[in-house]
Formats: sequence, structure tokens, C-alpha cells
Amino acid sequence: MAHPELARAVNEWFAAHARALPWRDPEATPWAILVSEFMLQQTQVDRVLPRWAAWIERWPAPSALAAEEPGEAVRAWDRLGYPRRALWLHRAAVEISERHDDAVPADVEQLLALTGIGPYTARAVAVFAFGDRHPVVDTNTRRVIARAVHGRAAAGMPAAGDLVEMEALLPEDRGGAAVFNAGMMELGAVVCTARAPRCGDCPIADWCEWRGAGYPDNAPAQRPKQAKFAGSDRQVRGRIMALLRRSEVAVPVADALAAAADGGVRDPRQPRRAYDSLVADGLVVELEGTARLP
DNA sequence: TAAACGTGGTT
DNA sequence: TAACCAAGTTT
Repeated sequence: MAHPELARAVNEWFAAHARALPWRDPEATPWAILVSEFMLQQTQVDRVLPRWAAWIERWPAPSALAAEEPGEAVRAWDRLGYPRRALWLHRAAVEISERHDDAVPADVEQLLALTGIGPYTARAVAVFAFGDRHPVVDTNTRRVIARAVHGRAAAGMPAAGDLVEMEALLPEDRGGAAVFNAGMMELGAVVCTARAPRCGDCPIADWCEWRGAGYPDNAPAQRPKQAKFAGSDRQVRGRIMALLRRSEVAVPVADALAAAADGGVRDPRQPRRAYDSLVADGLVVELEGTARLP
């Protein structure tokens, strides 16, 4: 391990300062942890908390969710965004109940085989739900490593090497490794933030290369800028989904297209394009001139 | 491999 | 206020 002092400092800080998030409760089941990881993909903790609690209350096991229509998952997803995740989580629940006897698998390869689970989520579940020793790398971890280890203001594009780097920093023991994974994420989320890092509260400030170098403005070539949301197909899709979530019955397709245009569009073909893409994604089902959740 | 994918909080 | 950013995955 490259920096034993660094790992010890992160773990001590985490033990003292970690937020008491419900999915970190020792009583949290692997399924509850898996659900939290799905919801937290690209979505902030504060917005997830109430949806997660309601979800676990209603569907305490994968089989409970699998027994419902996928549309119920989309409805319960509410406005968390990226509603395909709700569909994928439902599909994963079906797969777990059918292939794994309703028990979330602990093996990374088996987790990766589930719908909607990629390199981050598979390892997060294996580590946080089962205590196994793997590197867990998310956007927070990548930023902390970029700054503290490489002296860069920001992380570059995600790369396979990120896992190797984190592995090299991981404590040998499973427990210490799990805490370190969580601690690095927490550090990036609440202290080593993207915009205004709170270095005065940072447990590894003394080892931070970026701080040591005087905070150079040396961020690597950045990811392409996020497209403007206003006027986007994403926004138009969102309008259709909002209508269908609140409708207990199927709505005329014409109404869905009208809702898509409500508020203005940049391109007159947008409502149709957005609607068709939702059907293609399986988020909308059309039957006899009406549209509804799947 | 790059583009597509929601929604809301923060600066 | 507009731009940035967020516990990523899929095709």
C-alpha cells in the first residue's frame, strides 16, 4: 500500500464524521443497499432519502418488486431522474428472484450480470453489503485521488486504471478496506468537493499533493460539457413521464404529445421523437391510441 | 467510443 | 443567472 498514513487518517475521520445514512445502518439488507446504489447513480443523497425509505417499506425483497408491474417502479421512482433506472432496477429484481433465489448475489461477476449494474455498483454492493475487499471507485473517489495523489485540480475521464490505483491504496484487511472505500467517497462528497473544497476540515490535507503545490489550475481536459437541459429532448421526455406517472389510467397519445409540447419546444418534431424514444426504451406502452406506463 | 439519459441543488 | 455538478450505465 502506497500511503498507510493516508488510509488510517481517512478511516479515523470516517469513523468520527460519517453521515448516518440509513443504508449504512448495520441492519440494512443487501437488497436495501443495492436499491440505494441504483438511486444514487448521478443523484444526490438528499433527494434519494425519502424515495429509498418508501421503496424499501413497500418492497422489502426483490421478489416483492418483481411481482409488480414495471410501471409501478417507474411511478415510485417519482422525480429522481433517469427513469430507465427504475425499469432496470425492476428487471434486476426479477433476475435476482429467478436466478438467485431472491438473494442479492455477493459475487462481483454475478452482480455485473444484472441489469443496470456496472463496475461501480457491482463493487459497491459487494463491499458495502457483504464486506468483501474490492476497490470501489466513483466520481468522489476519483477526485480525491486526482488531488491528493496526483496534485491535479480535477480527475480526468474515467479509466480502467482508476480501479488499479484505488486497489493500491486499499488497506489489506477487509474491514479496513471497506471503510476506506466509503471514507474516500464521503470525503469527496462533503469535504473535497468539486467547487469549493473545505481543506480546513480535510483529514489528509497534510498529504495532499494539490494543496502542497498551491492549488494549481491544472485540471485535465474535461469531459464534454453537459448539454443544456432547457429545450432538450430530455426535458420533453420528462414532461411525458410526469403526465403518465400521475395518471392511473392510460391517456390518449395525443394528450401525451400535447404534454410534451407544453412549455414550448425548440423543434416541432421533438414531441414525437421524445415519445417514440420512450416507447423504444420501454418506459411507455402504446395500445389502441393510448399511452401508459409498462 | 461517444452520445444519450432527468431533475434539482449550488455557486 | 447561467453554468456547473451529481454514489453511472447502456447502446
